[in-house]
Order: sequence, then C-alpha cells, then structure tokens
Amino acid sequence: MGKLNENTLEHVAHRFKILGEPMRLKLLNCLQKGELCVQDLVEQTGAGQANVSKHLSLLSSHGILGRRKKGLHVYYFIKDKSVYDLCDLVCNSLEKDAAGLQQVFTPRQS
Amino acid sequence: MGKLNENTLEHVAHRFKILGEPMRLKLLNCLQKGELCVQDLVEQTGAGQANVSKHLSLLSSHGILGRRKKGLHVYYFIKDKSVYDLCDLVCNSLEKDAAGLQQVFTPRQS
DNA sequence: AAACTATATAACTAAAGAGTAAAATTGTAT
DNA sequence: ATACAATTTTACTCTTTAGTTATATAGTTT
Repeated sequence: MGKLNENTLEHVAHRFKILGEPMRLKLLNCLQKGELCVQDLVEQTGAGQANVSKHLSLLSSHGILGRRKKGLHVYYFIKDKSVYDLCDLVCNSLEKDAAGLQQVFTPRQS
Repeated sequence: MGKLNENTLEHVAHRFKILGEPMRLKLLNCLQKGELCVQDLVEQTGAGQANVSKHLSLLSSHGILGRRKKGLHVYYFIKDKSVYDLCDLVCNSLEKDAAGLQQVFTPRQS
C-alpha cells in the first residue's frame, strides 16, 4: 500500500464496500465459469429478480461485470478478474486466522 | 476463488465490509510504518476520539490489528499484513480502469 | 396490433452502521 | 484519596442501503 492519498483511499474503500455484500459475492461466484443471464442468477441464488438486477447493475456500473444483450436476455460476465484474487487473499487470511484459533483452543498433550 | 460455500462467502464479504470504510483504511494507512496510540491516530486522521477508538476496536476484534497497553496509552499495530496486499490489488485494478477510460476519451491523431 | 417474457426502475420499509457527546473505565500522578 | 489523562462504552441521530412490491421498459411472438 504505497502512498494512499485521501482521494484514492476513498476509491479503494468504495471498491471494498461493493465487494462487502454476501449477495454480490454470491453472484460473482456464480459467474466464475462463464456468463449468465439474470434469470439464471435468480435461480442459482434464490434471490428476488429486482434485487439481483440491482446488484448486477451496481457491479457492472463499476467495471467489475460486463453486460451483453441478446434478445430478451441480458448476459453478465466478469470483466475485472482481480476480484477473484482479492477473494483468494481474504480466504487465505481467514484460514490462517482459523488455524491460529484452533491452535489456541486445542489442548496439547501433557 | 475456489468453491466458496455459503458460510465462507459470508466471512469473506464481512472482511471486505470491514475494509470498505475510508476512515478505517486511513487508520491502516497511518499504521504502515509502525504502531501508534489512539491519540496519535486521532491527530493524524483529524477524526473524533470516540470514533477512532470504535474503528480500532472493530479492526482488532477481527484480527486485522493488534493491541498493546502501555500505561495510559493503548498502541495498535498491524497484525494481518495481507490488508496491504488487498489494497495494492485494488489500486492496480483501479489504475487499469482509469487507463482504460483515458484511452477512450483521448482522441487519436488521424 | 395485442399478449407475453426478461430486465430495469421507482417507491417504500427496515436494518445496519458512521459519527458524536457524554458517561464510565483504567491507569497515573500528586 | 483526589485529581487528572487516555481510552472505551453507551445512547443517540442521521445516512446509507438491502430487500421487496409494483410499475415501466425493451424485445419477442402470434
């Protein structure tokens, strides 16, 4: 994290905030294997149509997803693959935390 | 992002949410060079004392910061350095976005 | 054209959370 | 013990936002 001025700091925080909703991560997770239309995502997530649509709009308006219209359907796809790297980093960090906790709570043989 | 089940997905989102506040990133930014006490951080950020204290509590209760008491002062320090990697990743992604926009809006010589 | 389907938008409700001021803790100094 | 200083906690206000329902838009089919 080199020299974060006030402005870029806001942008970075904003990006994190966008990724900080379980439903949005769920959508990104579904889109790992390739593009899907809104319907598909509604089915796979079990969320409401309007809700899914709003999240997708947000993600695409911030360059994380791309949008492709084909007839009645709108297909969304991953545009910024760095989100997966971010998730991986967080996962590793959380696993390390969990390992640490386990070590604390697992009594040693005496 | 390998196989994120419902549960880990929530945890990852939660971590992002924690990092999704400008003031918290500001605090992490201040702590890059080493530990600081609450007062120092209040001065460096210009935020209210209670506010800073709450953010620090949150960050340390989630393993991102560590806490060390010394007399009247409480020193906070980075415990999970991966947060800087996360910020770097986001910065790179945002820079790429900005570069793309510039390319779109900069007319070529014809 | 009308009927239908997929998606987006608008308006609303409810919950979460950032900031603040005041009171409570905790530790120090006199 | 009293006074003081650093930090935390509590209680509150205000803003933001996720989810929902209903409506609007865009495209298709008959």
